[in-house]
Amino acid sequence: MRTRFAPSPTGLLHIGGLRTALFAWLVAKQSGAAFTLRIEDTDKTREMAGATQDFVNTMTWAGLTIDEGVMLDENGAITEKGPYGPYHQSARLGLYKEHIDTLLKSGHAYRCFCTPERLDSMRKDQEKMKQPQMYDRLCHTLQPAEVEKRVAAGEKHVIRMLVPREKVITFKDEIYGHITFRGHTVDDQVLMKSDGFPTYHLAHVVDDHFMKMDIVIRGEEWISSLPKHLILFEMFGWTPPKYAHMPLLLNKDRSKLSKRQNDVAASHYIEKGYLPEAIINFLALLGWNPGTTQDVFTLDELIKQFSLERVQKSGAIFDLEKLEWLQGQWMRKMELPVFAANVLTKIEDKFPEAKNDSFFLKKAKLVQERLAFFKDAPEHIEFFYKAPDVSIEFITNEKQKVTKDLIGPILNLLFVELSNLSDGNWNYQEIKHFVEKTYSPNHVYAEKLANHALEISEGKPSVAPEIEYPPYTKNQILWTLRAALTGRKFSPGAFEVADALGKQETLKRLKAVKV
RNA sequence: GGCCCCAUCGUCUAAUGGUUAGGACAGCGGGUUUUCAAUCCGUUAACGGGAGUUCAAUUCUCCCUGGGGCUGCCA
Repeated sequence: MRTRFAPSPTGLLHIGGLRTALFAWLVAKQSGAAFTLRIEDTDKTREMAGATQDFVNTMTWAGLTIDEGVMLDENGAITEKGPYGPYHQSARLGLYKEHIDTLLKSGHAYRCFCTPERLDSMRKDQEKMKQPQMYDRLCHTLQPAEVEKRVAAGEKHVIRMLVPREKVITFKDEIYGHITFRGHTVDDQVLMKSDGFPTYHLAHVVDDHFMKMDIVIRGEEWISSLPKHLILFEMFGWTPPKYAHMPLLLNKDRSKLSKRQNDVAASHYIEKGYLPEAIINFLALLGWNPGTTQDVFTLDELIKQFSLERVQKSGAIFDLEKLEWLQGQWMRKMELPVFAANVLTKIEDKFPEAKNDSFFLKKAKLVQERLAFFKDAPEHIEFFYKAPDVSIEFITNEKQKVTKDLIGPILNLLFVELSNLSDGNWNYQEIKHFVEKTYSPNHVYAEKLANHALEISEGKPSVAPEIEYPPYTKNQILWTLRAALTGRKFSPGAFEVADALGKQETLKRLKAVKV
């Protein structure tokens, strides 16, 4: 199914536009067809510089590869390629002119000289009289000779389509199903503006015909213009494509998603640090579901499972809560080396030593399950590279029952125990084992008991060990250790940190606490 | 005003002419745990209203209500 995404370069790529692009891209990829990007730059007054670049950049970021039309060249500059170009509508003016002439000749369109002022007052009158607001066809009554005269005189005018009023238009939308419109409720739409540019309606029909699109996927706001498009296809004698109108993305109050109430630029979310995987996953689930309980999807899985039949008819409120969760899922799903490389780019300026740190992967791993955005990496990683300034007040903790007077002795005890652990054995398990000796009555007692049992089995006379209770609890020891090593209220666990820090640095930090 | 569309937990949604109306996020409670996070378990919460069809309607039909889109020489 050949399809396309055809935004107008009037602003940054809208998040809803990205969703439409995603769904269209999925449909194209499912059938192995080319996905086209076409730029609808027919309104010169609203054009924004850089918009097209933003479209292409954002789609590339999201993984929506463009096969045809407007895309990036090897140097990252805008270019276009494909058999049905040009792909900027502003470069297709001749084609539109040619086809509007066809309609003029066949009587399916007529010139209209009405001024904006007249149209405005006409509409106001209609409103007052509670009439439908439609063009009254004043100019359709003009004699051919007069029309010719006024055109020859260079009088400004537009060209309107002559909608067959008696016609009943029924069509099947791929998402909404059958919809019927009556011709008399369809306005004589302007097809060609007085500046010689086509309106969306003409350009859409001509382009999607000549670009051989099998299906048009666009927002639901277009559904009421569809009769016009279908009539145009018929006037030209062309077979229309299939249509799939996407339910809208909504503000909290259920109105159409707007700038006023939300950040609608896709690039905003890129800047915030969302992963393309999370955004794609989130957008896919807004209006579509797989029919299973799966909720985390890669782009490849979406290609396999997506179908327009499972797209919702009602609009979906753009609520970021689930995006936050998906972001976390995708951050943690990332391969450790890839994750670490991303973290490194955020911290290498501040901590150049991280680049040559053989324990960097270990540190990154500790951060992975608690990092939501890479831009927050520095604060999560900082204490590894910058020895904290830890005071006794900081370590003191009521809940863990760590009182001021205990801290000095505990630190000394830890220092002594850990000093006994050799460099070669400095790893999580051994550290844990050594630290446990300082607080675990069970552990110490169990060892003695084992000894005792061994001696008995060997027939040696032996005295049963007495139960000993070390003076500190596990909480007191571990809180103190972790606080001393990190200088932070929250951090990865004490053993993990000691492991990632290495023996030398760990002992140094234990000594450095200002007791 | 006219035309068109839509309607299940707070949100995204599933399913069905007969179900304890399911899942996910959020919320709440708990487990795990040295803190935080992560994770696990449990739990609160929905068929907008009224007729009709039917033995039976959340499901089908109609009406109402509510919401939305369009109604530009914008797209």
